[in-house]
Amino acid sequence: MSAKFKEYRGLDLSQVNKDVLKEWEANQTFEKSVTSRKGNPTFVFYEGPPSANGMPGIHHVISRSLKDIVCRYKTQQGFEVNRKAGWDTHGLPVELGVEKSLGITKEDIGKKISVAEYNAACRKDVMKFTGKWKDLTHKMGYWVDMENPYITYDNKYIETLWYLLKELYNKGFLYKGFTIQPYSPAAGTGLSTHELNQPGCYRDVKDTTCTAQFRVVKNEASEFLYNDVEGELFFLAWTTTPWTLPSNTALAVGPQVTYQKVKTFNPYTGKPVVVVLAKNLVSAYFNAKNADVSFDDYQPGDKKVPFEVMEEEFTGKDLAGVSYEQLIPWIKPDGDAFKVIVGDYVTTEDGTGIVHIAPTFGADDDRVAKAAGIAPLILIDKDGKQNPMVDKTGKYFLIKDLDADFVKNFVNLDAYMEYAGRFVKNDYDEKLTEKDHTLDVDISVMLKLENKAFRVEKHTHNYPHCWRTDKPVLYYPLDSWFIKTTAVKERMMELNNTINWKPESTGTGRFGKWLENLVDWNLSRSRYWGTPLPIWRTEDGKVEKCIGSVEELVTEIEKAVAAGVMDKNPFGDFKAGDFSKENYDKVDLHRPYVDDIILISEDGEKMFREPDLIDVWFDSGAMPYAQMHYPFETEKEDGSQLVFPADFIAEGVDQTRGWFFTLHALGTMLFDSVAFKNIISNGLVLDKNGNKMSKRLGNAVDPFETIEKFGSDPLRWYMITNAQPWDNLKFDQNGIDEVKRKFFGTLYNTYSFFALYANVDGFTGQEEQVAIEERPEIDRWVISLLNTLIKEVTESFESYEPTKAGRAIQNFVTENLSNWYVRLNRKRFWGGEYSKDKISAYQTLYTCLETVAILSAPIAPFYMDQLYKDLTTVSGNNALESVHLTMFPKADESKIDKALEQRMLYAQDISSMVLALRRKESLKVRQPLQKIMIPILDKEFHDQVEKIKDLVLSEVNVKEMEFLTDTKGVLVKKIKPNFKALGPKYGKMMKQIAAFVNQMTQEDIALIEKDSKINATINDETVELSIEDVEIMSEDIPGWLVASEGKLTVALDINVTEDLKQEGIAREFINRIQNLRKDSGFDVTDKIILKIQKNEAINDSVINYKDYIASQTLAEELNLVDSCNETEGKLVEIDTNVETYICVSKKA
RNA sequence: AGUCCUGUAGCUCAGUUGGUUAGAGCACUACACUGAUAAUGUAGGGGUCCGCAGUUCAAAUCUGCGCAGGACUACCA
Repeated sequence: MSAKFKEYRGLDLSQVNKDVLKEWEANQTFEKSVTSRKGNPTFVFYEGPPSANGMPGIHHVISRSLKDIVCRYKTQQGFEVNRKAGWDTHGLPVELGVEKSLGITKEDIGKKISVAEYNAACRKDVMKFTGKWKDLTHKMGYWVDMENPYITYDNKYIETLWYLLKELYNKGFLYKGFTIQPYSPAAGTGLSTHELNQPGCYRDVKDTTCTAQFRVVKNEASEFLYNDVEGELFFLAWTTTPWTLPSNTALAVGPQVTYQKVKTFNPYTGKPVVVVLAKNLVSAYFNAKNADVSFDDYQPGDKKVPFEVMEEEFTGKDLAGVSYEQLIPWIKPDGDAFKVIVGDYVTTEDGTGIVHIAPTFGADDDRVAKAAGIAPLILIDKDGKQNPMVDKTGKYFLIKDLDADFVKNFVNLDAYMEYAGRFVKNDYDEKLTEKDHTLDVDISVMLKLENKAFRVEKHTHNYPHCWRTDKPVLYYPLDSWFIKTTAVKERMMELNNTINWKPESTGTGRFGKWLENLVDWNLSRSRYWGTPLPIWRTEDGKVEKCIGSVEELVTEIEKAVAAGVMDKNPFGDFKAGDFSKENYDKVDLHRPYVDDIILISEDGEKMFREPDLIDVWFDSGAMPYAQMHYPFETEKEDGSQLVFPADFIAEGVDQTRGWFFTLHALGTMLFDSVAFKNIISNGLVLDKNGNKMSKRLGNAVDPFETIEKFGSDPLRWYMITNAQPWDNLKFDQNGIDEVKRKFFGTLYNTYSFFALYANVDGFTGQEEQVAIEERPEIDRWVISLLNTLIKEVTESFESYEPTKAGRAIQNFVTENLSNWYVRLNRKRFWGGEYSKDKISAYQTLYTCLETVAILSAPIAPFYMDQLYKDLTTVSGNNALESVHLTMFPKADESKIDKALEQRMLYAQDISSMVLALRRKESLKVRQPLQKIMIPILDKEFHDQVEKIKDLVLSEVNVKEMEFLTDTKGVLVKKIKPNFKALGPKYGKMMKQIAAFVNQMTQEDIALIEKDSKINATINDETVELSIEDVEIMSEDIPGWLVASEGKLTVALDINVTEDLKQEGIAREFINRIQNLRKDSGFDVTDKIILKIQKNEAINDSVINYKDYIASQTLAEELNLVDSCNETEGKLVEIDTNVETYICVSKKA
């Protein structure tokens, strides 16, 4: 144990960061922080797995800081907090990264490169940035077990996923369905809604849109429409995707919408037509200015097209059932089609009020078509499978890829050939650029020529794009496996209400609304690198089997081998019940190995694996179970069990529909429980101008550089205290710098001050504690505040509000501890005897510093650990190896003295006012003054101020304080209505009462003070105002220099007597001498010999205050001399035009 | 398009149950202090509390309608 407190020559937080890291590593502090809590209650934390194939950014620092703060805090509260790191390893980002680096596309997988090789590449690639992640985690001081992480591609991890899938399957939550889904031809996979909801997916794009004319078939059903119509009658329908028009099989109308016929000409062909559209939208298609244009004068090509709205009106219901001719007769649908149907979602907000229906390319379309018995436009491919008109690469089917019989019976080859093989979006064809005509344009032009297009124009609309390939998404019919989350929707909402969300609005609003509009979770992904769906099916799909463990799979394979379906069992070496790594290394549950496994049904039919992978969000949402290899290695004899649910998780708000959702869904469906009880969802990190950070814009902040430059502590402190974590953070390096100077600099200075003098006096912290009641007022004050602080910080951390905790600590350190306590007590520390009072001061300051270190440790783990150790290794109190092993202090209510805190506020205010008065009169603080006077409002106030009298006097350098009780009326008073008291009583009369009070004279005030009431006449009514209804304060004391603020008024005697003048001069001397000492490089404790050259203006002062000067400057001798040797002496200015020489020499 | 969040000094943020002089830090200006000194103190300037309307004796605060920014949701053609 060293006897001296360590003194530093500067504060380098970046270096502290490095030093403390080394110690943690050497001492295994993190491990100890967990093991030392063994046997205590646990606090369960789940780490959301990042994907290690991307670089960590500054935004990762904020969510990881939040996690770390809570976990460290809970550890300090005595909980055992295990923290297992994890890696998200599957999924599209990895695959696309590999495709890019190998220079291949999805089409090439299985051809140019085997699936096995491809997946091996993914496995390798996904972990490429783990080094960087570990490094950042380490440097930023995020304590999490990186040595034993869970990895989602691990066989054991996958085995748990299979187990869970089987559980869901057995509960009937897993089903196969066909729906229209977002599909990315470029990525070759369907996209889940969460993927589609990645930021930036919806973008404004300008597309060619087309309002097409659908010719009404004249028959019995449509006869009523043909009333008064000569020639051709059309329905108008608008689409933003003209490429879906060949797949049209119906038109939808709103059942309540009113429609009208309009007689006009087709603007492109000039042919006379009658068109049907919603009444509300007539004006959108026909300019009222053209209403008078003559039909007779119209020539094809004229810009102004005449029109006439026919009076007859129809509702959507009337139109339902009317047939129309196929718009683009390339391919015949197999079944009923080309009829008007009703759709409840049809509105007249845009388009024509008649909606083109292509059931193969729209979810709503599919739904209403099915309901009306309308067939979709289906193609049969050469494998005999049903398809929409567009293949999976995003182009119209080539004839060669279709079934020959189908082509013969359903396809109009002459018309279709020209368009077969065309990509529906230019983005899908690498050979096409933006300049090339899109299919939309070509089809629109074709329709124009055929008198089938009524209007063609560019239109900007919002369209979803694939989050990885940036290319537009297609809505496409896909076979998929779903989890029936809708079945537990109500329960999920109920359970969600029990979760403590920070901020609350994310839980009730964003997450709650999402749950209200829940759809089934689409689990399928048609890719390669991911968790395979463990379902095997017979070819006809009638028998299926869901596999829930490796053991079960091995057993099933044995059956297949026995039946001769498989040659041998590829997983034959696997030993059931052996959970060693070696055993699990014998199998690989990924593709292509599982694809090669053929099982056999009870009836002896072959069963093949459903080729899909599962959504990666299932991987991460299942981490509570899979990280422990549930249930295989939990709930065993050794007592290990599932750690569930979490007490706490934290991630970015962008995870709301991702991880937060999948955790919650699985927790609800599998265990009928929440998966987490408390959650902080943090906002985004933006650049200092509020823009999103991106590599492209070059405004991304590198976390490594930032930590290297500033150290992690100020970075963490800044991120946490600058704004609430759920608000977006406008990241500004100047903010870190400010935190460093303001908070860490001040704290460091305070410690340095303490260490300097403690070492001089030999204070070690081992001294017997001075009883709190024996300590001076100011010590008890700061200790009171300290305990208030402990309370506040604890409450803030407990309610997951680290921002409040950090701000409270910072305020205490900079305002109360440094700026008031230390500043006012400097004299107690330097000079003078090593008395009880001095020890009390040291002990008080020591306690504050140590407590601040412990309170702040969760947020600033590095510097606080150093500070803590610098203090405790000397004192031996509470001397644990690290601050992170300590217990959080408990507030001692008995030490909290609110009255004391209040009167210290008075002291601060009075001092500040006196200093302001001095400034006004240009009276230096070094010049002592005789008296201040304070009018007394009540006894309590008097008692309070009396107690801090000395403090104030020394702070402002004044000799005495006089209390004025106003009996003689020397005070000028001010009176104000007390609105809070008057409001409820008088309501509407407030304005008049306020006016009455404001015009009260000094006599009136005296009266109300005497009688405690006064009568006011308001609107001929007499109102009795009591003393409680007003606030009275003194404002002025005639003849004195007065300052007044709120309730306080202070008067200052500015008369400088000869005596005061002399004392002032003495203090000037002390100041000059101290400066000389310092300039000469003397030690604080060095004794000196002083000579001062005589000067009329100062002689008396030096003689009268000789002892005072000597004691303050540690002068053994002090003499006035006739002349100081000029080389030895220094010329100093004592007062305006008063100069003399001083000689300072060290005593031998 | 809908939902949610945010909007207070040049910048970053506080602002309790509505109560009458709207605060702090940074930055700026001036002054002071000088044994915590790459600190510190005091004072000053700087505000349409996004706008409008309403409720109320009283609105930064509550309500409604807008505006701006952000996030999220969404294939309405």
